[in-house]
Amino acid sequence: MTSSPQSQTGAVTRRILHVDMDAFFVSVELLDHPELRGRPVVVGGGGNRGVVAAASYEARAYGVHSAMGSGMARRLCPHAVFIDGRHGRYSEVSGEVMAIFANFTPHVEPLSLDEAFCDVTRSERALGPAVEIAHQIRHDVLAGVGLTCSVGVAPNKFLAKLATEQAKPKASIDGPVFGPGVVVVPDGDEIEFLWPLPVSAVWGVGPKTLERLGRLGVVSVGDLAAVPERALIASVGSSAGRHLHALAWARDDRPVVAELTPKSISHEETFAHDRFDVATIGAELPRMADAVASRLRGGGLASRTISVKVRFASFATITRSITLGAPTDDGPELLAVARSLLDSVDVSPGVRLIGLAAGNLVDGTVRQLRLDETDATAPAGDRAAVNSAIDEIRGRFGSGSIGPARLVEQGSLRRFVQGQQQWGPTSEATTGADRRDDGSGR
DNA sequence: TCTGGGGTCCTCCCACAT
DNA sequence: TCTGATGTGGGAGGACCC
Repeated sequence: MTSSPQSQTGAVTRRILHVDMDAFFVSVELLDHPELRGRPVVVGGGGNRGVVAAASYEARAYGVHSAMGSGMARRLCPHAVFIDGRHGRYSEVSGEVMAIFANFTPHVEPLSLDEAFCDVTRSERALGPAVEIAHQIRHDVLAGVGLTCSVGVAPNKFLAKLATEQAKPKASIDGPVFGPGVVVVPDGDEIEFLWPLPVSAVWGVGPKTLERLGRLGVVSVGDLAAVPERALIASVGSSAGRHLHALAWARDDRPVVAELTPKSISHEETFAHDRFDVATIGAELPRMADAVASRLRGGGLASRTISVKVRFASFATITRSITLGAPTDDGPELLAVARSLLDSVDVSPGVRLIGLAAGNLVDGTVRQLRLDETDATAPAGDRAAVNSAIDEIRGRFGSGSIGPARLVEQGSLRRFVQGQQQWGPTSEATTGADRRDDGSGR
């Protein structure tokens, strides 16, 4: 029998829960539209270039899955109900769910809106074994929010996440087949649990890595464990090689970190139709710069490195970035930098996506004065005051209540409104050259 | 199939300073 | 003064995740 990797080290065996909401976006929609229960429902997939954000188990039975192109999804399941995503609503429900997790442990690390790791190692004494905590979390989420979730319980994050996969419902043509809801990887059984799984189940193994590992004859996690670490490093690089080797032996000592500060903030959009000149492509930048700047200030952050991303019609993608002397959280400054970066790109082949990212983030509440503003008694700049006023107005009246004048002229200001987040392009209607209805022409 | 949006992390290359 | 080794930061792209 294989002994627990943790027990081998003599360290306290951790109890990590991975909680994943079942078909979260769709479940929230069904919560608000119970008349759709039992029908194939797809969130996202609107517009001619959209993709599916989530599919109900009834839709999944037809082969529809997240990240699938909208055209394909409609062909596979033409009678499905397609719903535009409401990011604001999902965030709201996510907050309620995370608050429930926090009743069981302060160590909650959200991975996304619909899943989180919870370290309950120190909660067991007061609340009982981890498996009981897992069942109680499922009960409380259902009772409090009306949604179901699945939970994996294991000594580390990696195994807990894999366990959750086995706990989840599966799709069938007759509707969802409910899983066990909670799956535990018992202490000492990690290897038996892990090695039969396909190597694609390992975190960090995507299509490219899978292909490389395939050349080494690796099919299962057990095969991966049998490959010497040096050979893995030669195949996939030093960091990934070491990482994969450790995971294959069920070793994962990454802690559950409750407070994660963002490393970058970005905004990108795909055009409904390719654009061929800098003017029409750059027309989106004021709105994007304002959105990114607003989020920076909302998080008390400022950025030193500004990047523009351009995806061409061929799907080839380039980025152009520049690191500033002083960090900024100012929309007009972001815009000016983004414009100059975009100007350096030949867009004549046709552009389908434009993105703006702010990286190299620092504390935005402490501002480094520039040499041209050394009067310490003066206000910290007119623009800072304007930004502060903008943020205050948005806080009181909503994110669509104020914005650059040119966006009002374009009619695109309303896209700031929370809850209007789309997956993929809505339509050309969303910009100056576009249609001006609400995009709900379903 | 015709491929979103928002992220993180890694690798490679290059320029520059020591 | 020149050259090579080394470290570091920036820029770009790739892979992956949800």
